[in-house]
Amino acid sequence: MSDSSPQPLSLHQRILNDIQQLILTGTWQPGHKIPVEHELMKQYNCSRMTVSKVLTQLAHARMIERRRKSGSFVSRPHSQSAVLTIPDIKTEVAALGVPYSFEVLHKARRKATAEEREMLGFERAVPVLEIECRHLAGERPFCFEQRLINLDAVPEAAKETFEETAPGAWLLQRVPWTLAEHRIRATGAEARSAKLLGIDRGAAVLTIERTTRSAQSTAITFVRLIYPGDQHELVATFSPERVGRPAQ
Amino acid sequence: MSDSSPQPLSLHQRILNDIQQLILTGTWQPGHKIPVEHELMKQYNCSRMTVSKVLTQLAHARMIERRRKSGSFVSRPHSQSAVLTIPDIKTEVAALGVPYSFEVLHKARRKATAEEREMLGFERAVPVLEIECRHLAGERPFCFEQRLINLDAVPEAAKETFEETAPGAWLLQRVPWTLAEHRIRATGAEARSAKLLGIDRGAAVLTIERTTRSAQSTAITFVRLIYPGDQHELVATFSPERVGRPAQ
DNA sequence: AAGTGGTCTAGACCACTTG
DNA sequence: AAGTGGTCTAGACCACTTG
Repeated sequence: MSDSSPQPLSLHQRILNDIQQLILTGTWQPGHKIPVEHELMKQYNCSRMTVSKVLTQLAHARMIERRRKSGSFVSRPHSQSAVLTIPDIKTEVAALGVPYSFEVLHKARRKATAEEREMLGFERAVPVLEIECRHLAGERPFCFEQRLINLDAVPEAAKETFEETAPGAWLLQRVPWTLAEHRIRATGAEARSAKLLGIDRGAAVLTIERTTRSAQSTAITFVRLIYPGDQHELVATFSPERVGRPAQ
Repeated sequence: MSDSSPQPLSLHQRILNDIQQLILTGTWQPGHKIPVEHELMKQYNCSRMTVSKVLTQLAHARMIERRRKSGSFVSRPHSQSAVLTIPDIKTEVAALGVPYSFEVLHKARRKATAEEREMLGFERAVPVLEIECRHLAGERPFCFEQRLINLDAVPEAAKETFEETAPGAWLLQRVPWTLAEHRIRATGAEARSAKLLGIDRGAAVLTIERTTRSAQSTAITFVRLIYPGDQHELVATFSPERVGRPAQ
């Protein structure tokens, strides 16, 4: 529970910590009425803005529910949810303490198929760049990447060799601040994936598919990342304690 | 981009939306200097508290970085990350529009093994309740659940039959506000899972393991959820647009 | 009618950091 | 020394909701 940072906590941080502690330890059960703002003002000898800031943050984090005229109440915890961060591949490999490398296996320019048009929401058969890559952790195949890039959205990609920078990282530099939808599932490796990952055909692989869109909701890229199932693990931590902590 | 809610946006919401829009569309690229607070005050004819609130929120969401004396700047986007919500099983099945049911296959009280003690951080061989359940979507096996409950932390579990409520939901009612760590991977189904899920041995299954701890960091429960790989999909959306929206 | 939260103002003092 | 952000105050007006 102690904080390694030397600086004293601000007043609203202290109030936030106090209330969170009471909720997380179960001292204040779901449904418990939080003292009204005026009581908290007296208790902490502070202004209303300060307690309001705290309660607003807790409400955003869904730990409390606020109702006019009635007051604020500890929420019923929403079901077992997780906040999962999927890091980029280079970061994942680096975390293993193994040298990272990648190779481009295939690169071709073509028109989007009908299926792709539907999946990515293209109005017409836009030109796309199809790329296949293999990412390696040391000598070992780490991930097989199949990617489609919308060349209408990112025409520079057509001339890029992707020798220096893998397509994912390259795109992130050029088209920042996209929205993404992920789909994660387990499948049996088909022939090509199995061969490239050095595993048996039909062996379990973890498949992550991501469609990335710009703020205007144009599909920028679709990528399928295929990981050998027994070597890869997504880890997610759900901790309500993070609420309102400054992002660093 | 339009909002279906009829009420007009508050001033700070409008400012937040404006700045986010500029960042998400790439009009303000990473590194771009945000107008200083006094400029924004003039621009929106508002007080410093109001603009400060907006910039603080954006900084918490890591869309901007604030530096004293220098100003605030659009962040370099962090790598392709996702916010993933894993719903509870009943909710998942309900979303399919199929009747949900579950059955308890096995229930036994015993002492934690050395391996379990290490995994869950028990100091000694605490008494645990071992439970196996099968969750069904209609007639079809949906998920096989293997669970361990720490009876030192939740002694009432020993007497519970889990006929009405599945163990996960039952625990959530009794021990709210836990912290959880998830591990997600693809594996080949071993004999028992395969049989219970009605799939071939070795077929790909999606395995989610979760260790749940109380605020005092005592392990409450460990659960392994095994889903037929081809029938289950985790979906995660990462959208910076959600920043600061009231939680509803 | 009254309690409670939602939002905003105008100002203050300070800390940090660059030059 | 000066610019910028970090935090806080005291007060205001209003909206919503319960009784």
